[in-house]
Order: sequence, then structure tokens, then C-alpha cells
Amino acid sequence: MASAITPRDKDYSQWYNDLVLKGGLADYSAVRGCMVIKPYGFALWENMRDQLDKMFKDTGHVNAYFPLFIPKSFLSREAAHVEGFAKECAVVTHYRLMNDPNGGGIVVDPDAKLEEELIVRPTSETIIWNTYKDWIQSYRDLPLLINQWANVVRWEMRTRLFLRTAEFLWQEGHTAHATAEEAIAETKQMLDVYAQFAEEWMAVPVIKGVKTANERFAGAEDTYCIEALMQDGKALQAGTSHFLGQNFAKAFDVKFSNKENQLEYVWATSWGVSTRLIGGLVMAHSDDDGLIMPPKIAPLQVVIVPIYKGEEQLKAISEKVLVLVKELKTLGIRVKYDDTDNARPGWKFAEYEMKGVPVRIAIGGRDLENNTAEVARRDEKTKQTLSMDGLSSAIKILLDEIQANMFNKAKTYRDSHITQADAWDDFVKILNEKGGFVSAHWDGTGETEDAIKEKTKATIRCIPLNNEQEAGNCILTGKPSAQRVLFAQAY
RNA sequence: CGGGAGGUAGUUCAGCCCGGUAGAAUACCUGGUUUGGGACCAGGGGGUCGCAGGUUCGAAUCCUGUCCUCCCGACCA
Repeated sequence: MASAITPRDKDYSQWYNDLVLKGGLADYSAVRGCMVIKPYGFALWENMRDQLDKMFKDTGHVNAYFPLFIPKSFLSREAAHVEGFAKECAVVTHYRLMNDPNGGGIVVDPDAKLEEELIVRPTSETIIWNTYKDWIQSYRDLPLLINQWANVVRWEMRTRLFLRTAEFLWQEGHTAHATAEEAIAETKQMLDVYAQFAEEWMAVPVIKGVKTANERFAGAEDTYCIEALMQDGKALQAGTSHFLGQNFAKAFDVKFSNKENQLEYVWATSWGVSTRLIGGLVMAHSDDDGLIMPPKIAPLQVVIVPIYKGEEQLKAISEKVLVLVKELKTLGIRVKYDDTDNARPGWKFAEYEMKGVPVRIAIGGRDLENNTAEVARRDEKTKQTLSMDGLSSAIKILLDEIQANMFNKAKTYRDSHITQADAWDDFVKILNEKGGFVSAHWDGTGETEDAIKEKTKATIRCIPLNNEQEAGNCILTGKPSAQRVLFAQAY
């Protein structure tokens, strides 16, 4: 037992850290708050990115790239926006280093001070809208549907691998439209894209909703979100899509001529998901033996381990396996044959379980005689012996089954952790003892929301879309309320 | 940013209180035996003790500063 994972119920935070580190997803770095994404973790991100990119393009978007640096003055053009981000910005003040005249190594050259400081982008609305001003003149230039894949920096006080790092990778879509209706439709469309991606590809069930004013993006009219539930009962915002109204158009003076040749401000949206999704993926599915990857985005879907006595037998096994590998690859399955001799089968089993590879196939001497293979699935930790005949297509079906099973398990857990509360004592008790989402009435004020956060650490995660209207009384103040909202403690 | 813990071999850690040749396990290399759930024997290589100062004849150990990480809190589009 070289590297045991801390059990979930002993120390959830440590369990999470162990999975990320020992599963080979990421490492800490020498830079405060910044992590190294390791090849296995990056392969996972690439799979997620490629699928999302396809979905963006299928909905008419194109990719572009805007600068990492933003002039300080840009950030302050939109009042709410700067208010929201000012506290966590990295600032570039100089552009040159020099040898310390006192012999103390290398220092910042005081003569190389920038006229205007540059902000390392915490998000790109300002630089993009400053650019869109030049790109948009007529309604014929609209809609403008652009996405960028980039890194951003937010100087967080307390960081956690993937969940909250000072620098992270993400995509940010920024679109411009002629009408509010069209921009709102875009906002909702991208929310649907995110929800579909989370559920169908990551096997993570999400609730679509709209944020309250308190939780809204700085500079947005409305923030839509998908909220997922982790195994410790805390919620995770997995993606956001913002209707920005004309706020940025006004701040950056982006107008277009409509068909009647009148100048109007354009309507905007922005939407993003980040490497934080990986943290959510880990916490939604994994167990005490390690990661569990949903097949559709798993870096490796199938690993094959030979069990042999002597070179001769290994050769015989390899012959059969290489045929199987070829078949699986033909079916588009990501497969690895691990015939290395530096670890015994049991060690390999544990290792690939830690990394969450969905399916493991073991083939040994008995299998050679019987023309069989032992097939183990990571999600349920069950094993079965299957015939080598037709094995590749059976594996393909099994991968689909695992994908569906992972989603269903997560959904069953999530659904059983949405609890209604109508009395304050119940509300507190559910949050403290059971966790998860609590569906309760709220009087609609930010003050009440703050008070509830103060008392319980829970925030309103969202007002679900298509929410059932139901008269009731606020869980805290007893004032009248027209609908329930979802509360939870959150990451 | 406040409170607590930590940084010594690739990894997990002992050594520090009470200064005196830097250790264990595991991993790695070589050879052999092994291989159906984290193998065994023999031999071998590997560490500026986070970094920078200071005290001292002598510092992993004592002092000061600093960087990084973890946990709790505050903060968190």
C-alpha cells in the first residue's frame, strides 16, 4: 500500500486533494495559488474543451484571441464590473529588470515604470468591448458570436486545486446582438449547452437557474447558472451565462445603425466554464479508491493488463491483445495495453483504479485456454468474465452503460438532496445535518439573503428556471413569497 | 488577510527539545526468482535538510527574516 487515499468520511478536503495529486491530475507549483496541470489532467481538459468547442461551433460561434493585459482605465469604465473585480487583480507596473547596483541579484528597473498600469485579465469584457466598438457599425454586423479559450488571473486569498486557483483556464464567450430578446435567447442557449455538456459528457446532473442580485456577475443584468451537487452536500457553480444588457455597450460606446438608420446600443452576453469543472467532476463521482472518470471524457477509457507466467505466455497473450486493441481503436475507444514488467498485475489494478479508468480488461493463462477475458468496471467495482469473441463491441456497450450509470447515481444522490423546508429550525437542521439543496421561500431581498448567509453559511444558489409558482412565506422573515428558491452551502 | 500545522532522498516520514560524520520505509538501478488484487532475495545509486541572513570552533537542530503548502476563518465574477 504505497499511497493510500484519505477516506471521504474522515477528511473530505484531504480526500479531494489526494485524488487530484495521486490521480495525477495536477501538482502544486512554486507559485502561490497556481497549480501545474499534469498530462493526465490536461488530457481530461482537452477532451472537455474539444467537446465544448464543437458545441460552440455548432451553435454558430467562432474562436478568437484577445490580449492577456488590459489597460487599467478600461476596467473602470463599467462601475459594477470594476467593483466586482478590483480586489483580486494582478497589476503589471514595470516592463524591465536590471542588475541590482548593490549586487543583490536582479531587481525591477525603476526607470521602466509603465505610464498606465496593465491588469492581467480577470475576465475580458472590457478589452473585448473596446474592440467590438470598432467592429460593429450596422445591424448587418450583428450578431457577433465570438468565443476565446484563455487563461485568466484572479488573486484569490485561499486557493484549492482546480476549484479556486489564482490562474485558471477557461473559455469566455462574448456576443453582441441587435435586440435584448436575441441576447437573452443567446444567454439561455449557452446555458443549455453547458447543462447538456455537464449531464451528457461529465455525467454530472445540474440545475439550471438564475442568480439573485447578490450573486450576479459584476456588470450583468441577469446571471444564469448551472449548479451541481458534490458528495459532501455542498453545491458547485459549474457554469455561468450572463445577459449583460447594454451595460458594456454604453461603457464602451458600441452602437449600431438599425434598419431605420437610427443609432442604438448593442445588447451583450458573456458565458464561461473553467477548469473548475474538473474539480466538480472529481467530487461528484469519485470514491475512496480514487477517481472515477465518465467514459465520454476519460483520457483513457480501457486499460488492458496481461497476467502471465514467463515470456512465452506474455507473447501469446500479447498476440491476442493486440488484435483486441486494434478492434477497440477502430471503434474509437481510447485504450492502453500495459505490458510493462515493472509492476505486477495487482499494483496496476490499484493504479488504474486510482486514475479512474472506466474499464479494465485482464487477460491471463486461464483466459487463453478459455478464449475469455476478465472485464472490470470502475464505477461499480464489479468483474465479469466475457468471451473474447465480440469483446470489443461488448466493451463499447459497457462504456455507454457506465456513462449512464454514473449519471443516474449522481442524479439519484442529487435528487435525494433537494429538501423542502417551511420552518426556520428545519431549514437550519437540514443544512447542518443532511446538506444539499434546500428549497424554501424567500422574500426577495438581498438583506434577507445576507442574513441567512450569516446564520447558516448557505446562499441562494439559484432560482430554478421554469420554477413552479407557489405562494408561501419567507423562511426567515415570514414575509410573503411567490416561489421557492434553492439554498445551499457552496464551493 | 487572521489563527493553527508543516517544508529533511522521487514519495511518506524520523532526527530538532538537549548543536558534533544526515537516517528508515518505499520508489529507482543491476542480477535472479516471480506474476489471477499494491511480490521476494542479494547488491547499488540518490539529499545545496525550502531559501537568505545571524549566533557558534562547528547549525537539519538555536535566532531573525522570507517563500511555498495544508487545515479553520474572513473574502470569493
